Amino acid sequence: MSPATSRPTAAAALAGVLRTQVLDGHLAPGTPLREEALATEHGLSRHTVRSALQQLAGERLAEAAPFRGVRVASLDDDAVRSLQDLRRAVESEAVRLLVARHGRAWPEAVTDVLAEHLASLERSAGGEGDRLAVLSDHAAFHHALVAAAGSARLTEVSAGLSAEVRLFTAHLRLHLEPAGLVAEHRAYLDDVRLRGPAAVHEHLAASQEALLTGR
Amino acid sequence: MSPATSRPTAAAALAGVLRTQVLDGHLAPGTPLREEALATEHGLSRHTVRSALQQLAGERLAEAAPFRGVRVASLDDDAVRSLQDLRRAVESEAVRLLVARHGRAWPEAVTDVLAEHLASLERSAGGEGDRLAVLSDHAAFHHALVAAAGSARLTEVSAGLSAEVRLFTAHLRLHLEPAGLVAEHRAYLDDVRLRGPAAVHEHLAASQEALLTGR
DNA sequence: CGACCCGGCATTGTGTAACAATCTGGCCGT
DNA sequence: ACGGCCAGATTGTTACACAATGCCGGGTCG
Repeated sequence: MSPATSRPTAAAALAGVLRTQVLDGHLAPGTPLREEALATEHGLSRHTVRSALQQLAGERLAEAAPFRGVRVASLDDDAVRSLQDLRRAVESEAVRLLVARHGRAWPEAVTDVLAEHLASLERSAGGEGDRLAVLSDHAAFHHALVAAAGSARLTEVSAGLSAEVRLFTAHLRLHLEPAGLVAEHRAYLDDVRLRGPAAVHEHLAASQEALLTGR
Repeated sequence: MSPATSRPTAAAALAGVLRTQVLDGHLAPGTPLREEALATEHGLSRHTVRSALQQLAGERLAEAAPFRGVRVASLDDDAVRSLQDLRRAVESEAVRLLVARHGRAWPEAVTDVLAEHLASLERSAGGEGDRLAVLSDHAAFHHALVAAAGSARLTEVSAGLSAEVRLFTAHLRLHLEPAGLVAEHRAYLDDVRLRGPAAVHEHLAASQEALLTGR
């Protein structure tokens, strides 16, 4: 999903740039995405803009209401809890599959990718305060963990959930502490291999606490 | 989602009728949904038809490929396995929540709805061979089980999954035995209260077997 | 003073017509 | 038989127009 532009169709390309804008926190939750404005701004017709917005809404990065337009998605407390329910379902099932398949000794191919994600997260956390990179790496780590289970549908849902988390965390009032985040996830990766789904439950419970209090 | 028509917008209404057509098996998987044809058939413009098709594709009841149009969704063996992974994730987490909250004695409000779904399933199975009603009731039962957990996102994903299962089962070569289906799900409801997620695993494993061999 | 109604403006939903971009299937020559 | 190529079919996109709905403010009435 990296190249936000240069997609086969103009609508998909626009969806790409809007997606990165949203995920980078350049648009606050609740911000209306006006068709006319986007059309003139990007030199497209309203129809293509509408198509792109419908895509975004489908990914839950925006909310569409009939005759009231599309806005950047925003989550209230209940939505966050419910989101965490789904994250728990997906991630714990992925981990369960991994443990069922490999026991505690996961293949190097798997642990290497995950370790690389952690390293990248640590670099971002260590560098000058690039909060966005930290959040992106954090989301990518969780997504990679699920992807390691090798189930296309689990992976796809996880991609969407990671994006939602990234969007939400980008607008937290109390920012997550990068150093703490790195430490937690290093421990998490070890823990999850040893204890499986139970570790997922604990991690996401702590995560939920942080998300709800820091908003 | 019952009233397929009479939605605020024409696009949503068309999406509704297409959805019921697809779910009732009136359109074989792989069938192309041509914009022009649908436009003239329903007296709409191509734009609104496109919007409706994009909705359907978002629900995974259809597949869209750039410049190649939208077709009724079809699942190969890998897609079925992957779909079952996700069903397992969602349904077992829902059951885990239910058991964590209520133990083995679920509230009457919950057991009543589920029992009513089973009763409806049994009626459909007992009646003259209305295969579609059986499949619809079957999907509705699983959806209701997840919905009982009270998590909006789990419920929503489950709705989509149930629809996909309904679509897939509608086109099975070897049809599911209605009587067996009823018995299995009666036992399942009891089992899931006693043993929780483990019962979900077993049920969906058996289900997967049936789906893969019966296609 | 507040609640309500009403009207105008902004915005979205839909239609028509046309053209460009891409895919598809069949014909052709080698 | 094989690949290339052309013509038709289909989708992607645009421009313009109008209808339908939501939003916001002023005015009126209690």
